[in-house]
Amino acid sequence: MNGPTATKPPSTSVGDYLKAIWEVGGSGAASTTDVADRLSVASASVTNMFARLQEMGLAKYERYRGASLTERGREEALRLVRRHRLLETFLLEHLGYSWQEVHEEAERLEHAVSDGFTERLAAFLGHPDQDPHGAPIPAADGTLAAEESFPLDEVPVGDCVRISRVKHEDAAVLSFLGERELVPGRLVEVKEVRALDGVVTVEDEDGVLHSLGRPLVDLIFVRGVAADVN
Amino acid sequence: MNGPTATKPPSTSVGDYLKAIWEVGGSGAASTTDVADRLSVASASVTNMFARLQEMGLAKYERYRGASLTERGREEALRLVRRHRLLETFLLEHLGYSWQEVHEEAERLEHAVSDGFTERLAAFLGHPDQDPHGAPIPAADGTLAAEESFPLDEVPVGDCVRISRVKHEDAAVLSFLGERELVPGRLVEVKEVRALDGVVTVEDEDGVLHSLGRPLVDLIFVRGVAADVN
DNA sequence: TTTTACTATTAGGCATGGCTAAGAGTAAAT
DNA sequence: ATTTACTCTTAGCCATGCCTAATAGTAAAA
Ligand SMILES: [Mn+2]
Ligand SMILES: [Mn+2]
Ligand SMILES: [Mn+2]
Ligand SMILES: [Mn+2]
Repeated sequence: MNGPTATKPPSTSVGDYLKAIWEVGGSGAASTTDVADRLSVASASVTNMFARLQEMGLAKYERYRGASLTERGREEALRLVRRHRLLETFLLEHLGYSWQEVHEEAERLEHAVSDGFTERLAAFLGHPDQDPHGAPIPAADGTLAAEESFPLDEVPVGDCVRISRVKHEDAAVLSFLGERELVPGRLVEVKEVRALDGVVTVEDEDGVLHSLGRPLVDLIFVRGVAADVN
Repeated sequence: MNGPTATKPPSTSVGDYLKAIWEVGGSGAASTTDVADRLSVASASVTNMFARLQEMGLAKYERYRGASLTERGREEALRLVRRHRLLETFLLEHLGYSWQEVHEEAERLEHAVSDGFTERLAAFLGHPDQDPHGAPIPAADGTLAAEESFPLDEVPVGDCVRISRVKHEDAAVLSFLGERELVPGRLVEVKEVRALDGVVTVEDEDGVLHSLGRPLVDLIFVRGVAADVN
């Protein structure tokens, strides 16, 4: 089945660097410092890995300019992201994990499961297209649905929106939002966006008001809804 | 929760060596060569690891005499065996893996799952005490039920026995036995045990005869049953 | 244009876990 | 008691990834 280009899966480290470059770099290049911060490693380690990824054909690296993924690098990154998000879905929906516990476990398991496992798990889950945080799950062929959500602080006051995604990974943040049911799928009406300190106040479906500081607001993404639901 | 003796989980390599010593050594010591063969590594690598396991307090090692597990080493080994067997059960019963595919996947996953995952999976599976090959699953507290099965070739001719375990890991062997339904739980009557070449002939529940050469016979373990069922 | 403040790279180490080749130990056969 | 056939260890090497400390590059401010 594998021709002369038989490709062994990247190591845990290499995989996590690819994901970090993908997450941090957006369309352009990822800087040494940003990747170092995200992975909690020394920046010298990142410089070293950037050079190695270049040699492996997974990234393009220019000294002092950062690294960006090649097509192969992007494919590997998305394969891991697919696994990660499917695993989080499984842990939450079938093993009774809480919203804030799933990430750490998925971060390790994503490197240990095979393609076969991944696709059987996807079937077991009914081929979901979103994970528990509202993040889109890349398809098996590497396609990633474009996101049409936008940041909560860009919503005009008075508009009613549906929370579509909460950028996660911090357990304390997830606990806080989870307890208040500010989770994907929830409808909220934006009552105030205060320019001064960035605090956004929303009213949820039960009429409860929530005032959220900038660090929280930045994690919440929403989609417009046709009509006001309150 | 973790006192001053906070113990980090063993690496994949260390864990696999501990399992190998446990499997190969029985009650006594495991030899360099036996472990090397089982793990497909050079014997020099094993000598090196034996010394490291000794330093880590996981094994007792005497040069030229082999290694045996300490209490802590045995605990780590059994923790991995528990995970391995629970994972195989999950893969087979819920993800549609075949009998011969589960081992390889479990061999990797056993090192990536947490204790929390393991216990939630056990609950999800209904706390099974056997894996798909009939091997006993160690309890969460490290207890391992004594096996009361014995080798197929020790059965007196004419006796009816239940297959209780098939020592696995070779996909071709498992395919062969799986196709003939010579799997744990199956009843067979021993029709002939030929001393000359070790071939054993059994009749299964459907009256079909199977003649098995020594390499296969050695993998099959059975338990007595009260009465003849044919 | 020169400082200055970051940011990034280089240099040198360390731990883990593999390998091969060479030599030493063990134990059975002679 | 030797020889012989293995088995096991030692020595030396390599790749992967991480670290710190020192140095160099970049770009904004002065
Ligand atoms: Mn996550
Ligand atoms: Mn990861
Ligand atoms: Mn197995
Ligand atoms: Mn393993």
